[in-house]
Amino acid sequence: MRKDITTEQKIKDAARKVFMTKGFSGCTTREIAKSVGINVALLNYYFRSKGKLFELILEAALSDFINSMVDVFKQDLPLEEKTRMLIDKEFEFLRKHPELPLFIHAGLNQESDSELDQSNFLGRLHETGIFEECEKAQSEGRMRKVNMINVTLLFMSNCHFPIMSKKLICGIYQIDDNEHNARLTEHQEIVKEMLINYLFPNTNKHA
Amino acid sequence: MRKDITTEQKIKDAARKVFMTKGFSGCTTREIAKSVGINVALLNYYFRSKGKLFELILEAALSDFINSMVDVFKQDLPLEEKTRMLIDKEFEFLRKHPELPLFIHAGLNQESDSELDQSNFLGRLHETGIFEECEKAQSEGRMRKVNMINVTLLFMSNCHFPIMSKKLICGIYQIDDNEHNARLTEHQEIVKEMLINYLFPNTNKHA
DNA sequence: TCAAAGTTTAAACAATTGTTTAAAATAACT
DNA sequence: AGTTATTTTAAACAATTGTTTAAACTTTGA
Repeated sequence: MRKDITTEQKIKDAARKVFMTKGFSGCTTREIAKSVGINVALLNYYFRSKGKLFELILEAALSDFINSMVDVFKQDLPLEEKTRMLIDKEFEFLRKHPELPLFIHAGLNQESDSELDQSNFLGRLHETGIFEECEKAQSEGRMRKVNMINVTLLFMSNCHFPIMSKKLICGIYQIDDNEHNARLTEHQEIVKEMLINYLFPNTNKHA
Repeated sequence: MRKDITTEQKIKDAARKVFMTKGFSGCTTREIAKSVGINVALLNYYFRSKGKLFELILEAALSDFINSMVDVFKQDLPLEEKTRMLIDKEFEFLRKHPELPLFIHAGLNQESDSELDQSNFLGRLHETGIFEECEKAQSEGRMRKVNMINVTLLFMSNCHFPIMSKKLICGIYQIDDNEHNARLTEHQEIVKEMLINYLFPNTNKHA
């Protein structure tokens, strides 16, 4: 092992970066190869095709996605604290990888058959016990009785959309990166308060 | 005028449909031409290039987007009623055109220079007087003091994301279209109550 | 050291891409 | 009518696409 980073991994890294910013059909295999500094044929040597490579990257992105959620759910904290932490972690994670949400949604639409269940995301979420925890809180009246899918939608909507809508928001309101960052920082607190207030209405008197 | 629908319009319609589902680089000019039933060259005869045609479609999509908001803002109703109506109209509109949000965000990322200000969306929003209306409500304590960009983010996040995340949600939770539709219908009410409660905390005692 | 296996390359492949050209078909006008 | 302008087409253009082939280079192991 002369090199610490194998060629296969270097290709993956480059492919991830290129696919993220340009999408599957928005880039070429030669573009990826060039950014690694290798021949195009090596791409098909390690991964069978452009499509296979893309699927790999997409799956990894989805995994990163769920991992950051699972990590929080496993924490030994009261449900409301988990909620706060989930939002904080999500904003922190997404501000580091702002292309991720749009890439995933666009990528899922590109694939004809969404083989999303293979990664067993539902199973990994279940393992954390978060669903039972919410169910208990709901039956005890501590948490508002809302379907878990809708809860998921509330979280994702308010964490992911602000990140992925950067170009639209900056375009409409004619603001630059600095102002947008300031809005995001403020939004993180807004979302936390709003969601906590909505999901746990009794325990919380608008801080 | 023999034909009620001109060729130019037929191309636009077809291009819109194809671009929406497959994106700019995900489709070919021949694909668009074929779906209209015309020669490829006609595409460049009416519109100068694939890129120009795409820009046209994207701009129109953005316009539709803002229009549905502007319509509501112009209504002569109390602010909270406008809020409710905005959410209802937005859900209604987006469920009819579910590909729109993802298309816009992906499209804006594709274009190097986002010439979004040319359509003067900010100006059209200002003309409705909604900003002054909010400002007044905020100074009178009827509305929570939140930057208008953050208010916009709250609305868009909770209306657009649930629509555009269909594949992801259905994939994770292993639900079909029927169940997803049921979740959306419920979500519309959730979002309405949550946003109203958050933005107008005093006047509203969780319905 | 030498041959086998693994890695990388240059070159070629057939197919497809967006666009253009020049001719044909249709419409409009006088 | 006939002439001009507009609309539409078939064909070709050069460039680029993902992928493959066969040869070169490198590593490995005995």
